[in-house]
Amino acid sequence: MLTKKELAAYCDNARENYLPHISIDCVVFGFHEGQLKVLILKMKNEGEYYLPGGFMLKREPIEMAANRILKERTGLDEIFLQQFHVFGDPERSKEHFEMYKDMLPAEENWFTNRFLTIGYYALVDFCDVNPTPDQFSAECIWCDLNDLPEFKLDHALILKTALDTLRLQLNYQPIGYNLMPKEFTMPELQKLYETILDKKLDRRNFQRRMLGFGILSRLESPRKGGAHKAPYLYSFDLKNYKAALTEGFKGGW
Amino acid sequence: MLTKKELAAYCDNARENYLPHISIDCVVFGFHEGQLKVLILKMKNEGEYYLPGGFMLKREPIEMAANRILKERTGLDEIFLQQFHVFGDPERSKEHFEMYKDMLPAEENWFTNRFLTIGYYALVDFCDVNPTPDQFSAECIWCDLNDLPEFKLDHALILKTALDTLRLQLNYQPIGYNLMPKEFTMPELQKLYETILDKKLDRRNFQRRMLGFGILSRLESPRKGGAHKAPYLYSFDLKNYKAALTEGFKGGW
DNA sequence: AATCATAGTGTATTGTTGACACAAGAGTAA
DNA sequence: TTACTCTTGTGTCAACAATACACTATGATT
Repeated sequence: MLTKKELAAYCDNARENYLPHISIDCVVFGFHEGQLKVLILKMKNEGEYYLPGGFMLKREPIEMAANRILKERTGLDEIFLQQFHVFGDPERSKEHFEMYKDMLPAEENWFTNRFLTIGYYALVDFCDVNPTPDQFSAECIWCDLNDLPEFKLDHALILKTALDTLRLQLNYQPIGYNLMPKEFTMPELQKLYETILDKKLDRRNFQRRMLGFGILSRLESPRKGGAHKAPYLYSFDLKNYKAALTEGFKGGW
Repeated sequence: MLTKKELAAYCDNARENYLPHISIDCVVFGFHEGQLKVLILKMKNEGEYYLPGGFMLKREPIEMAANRILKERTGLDEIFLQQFHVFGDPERSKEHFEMYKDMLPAEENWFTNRFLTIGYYALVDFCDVNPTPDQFSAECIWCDLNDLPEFKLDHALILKTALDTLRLQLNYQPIGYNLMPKEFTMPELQKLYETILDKKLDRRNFQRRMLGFGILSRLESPRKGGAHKAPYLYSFDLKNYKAALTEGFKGGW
């Protein structure tokens, strides 16, 4: 929680630079050690958790704002970002309203305004991310999808909607380029799919189908040093991958 | 175009009642005589065309605002509505900015603000609609998708994005309940799909697949009076239809 | 050398999709 | 009445995709 003075300064700055009534919230997915992770912020106030988010500069394109916000939290540029929904329930920031309403008069109080928030989800390579808290938060951390805290505001809904969208997208678009390291094995990629879908898949059928999409290149040398048979390494064929992204996989009419 | 006085009155009212910087634009699809139609507004200014749209009351849920706007244009309540994208290019209302900037000083001038617009598409039964122009428009008319005028602002992009979304949706959701009359024949439904997809489909395969979804009920009596073999009538099985809406059709993992 | 865990590959079965042909009903014109 | 035409209803076959499942290969461990 900010002091009154800090709050006033923040609000002055916000009113000066940001579009009112509009915010952006981001669901950043990463994949590590066979687990799907989400980047979350733990506030300085004990036990308060949010998704990373922020506001849009007055003349800034939406996607650029989302990129800027994510760069601040992750250190990454050029993130795979997908707008997926606008959340605009008039009551969605009630908690903020209660929390901040006594600290500043309503006209000056940025946080007692109504906000529509534009939801983006991002897919990133876990290892590239350098989680960085913002001014309100004590920590920015990766959180396992199976071990989520209770979120403030409607951020649980935002996360769920993002995940649903991601799962749907899996059916007609390639995925993984942004979540896997450059080189990976087929079992690793399968694990990603299984994790997103929360469902076991058949090894052989997965491989056949995946290869059928024609977006993978098998590399020369298998991975060494493992305790078992050395698996082949693959990388995405970026040309075909991008084509599949825009054209989508089959399915349908 | 409004007079300066009318504009000032409109802006005063807008500032008083609406959330600034946010608008809603709607792509209303209807189906009539084998053609997919879109509801458009023809302005009083010669040759200016827009999609129906409006603003959001300060404490109004987004979807309610979209419903309200559409009720004013169509007379319909309880429309099938789907939010599909937010358009927020800072330059998107440049034309409005040019058009209105000399009429009122910027602080009072609602239309020279930047607006993000939330795109909704709607599917409606053509015959139920009573197209009604708004205060800025001379006519509200159904326009054939193959015969679209040049739109102002980014409304051509909004329409295209809506159509792309609709086509995508066709692959994993049922559609038609909101576009067809209560009772219809299989060839009529097929025509709807063909029109949306802009592609011929095989009669027999279409029927097999459609029935396979289990969302149709065949009615007792075939349609009479036609000049040929009387086709069966179908209606949607609303229970299964709704289930399919939320769960989606198969396809995928 | 035997064992274990994991990786690579093939095949038989079943289900789905796409292409296609013929029969049936209803009006029309000789 | 009959032949014709238009449209609808239905069935089948072949190609392809998805599923289930089993064996072989490799490298580390004992």
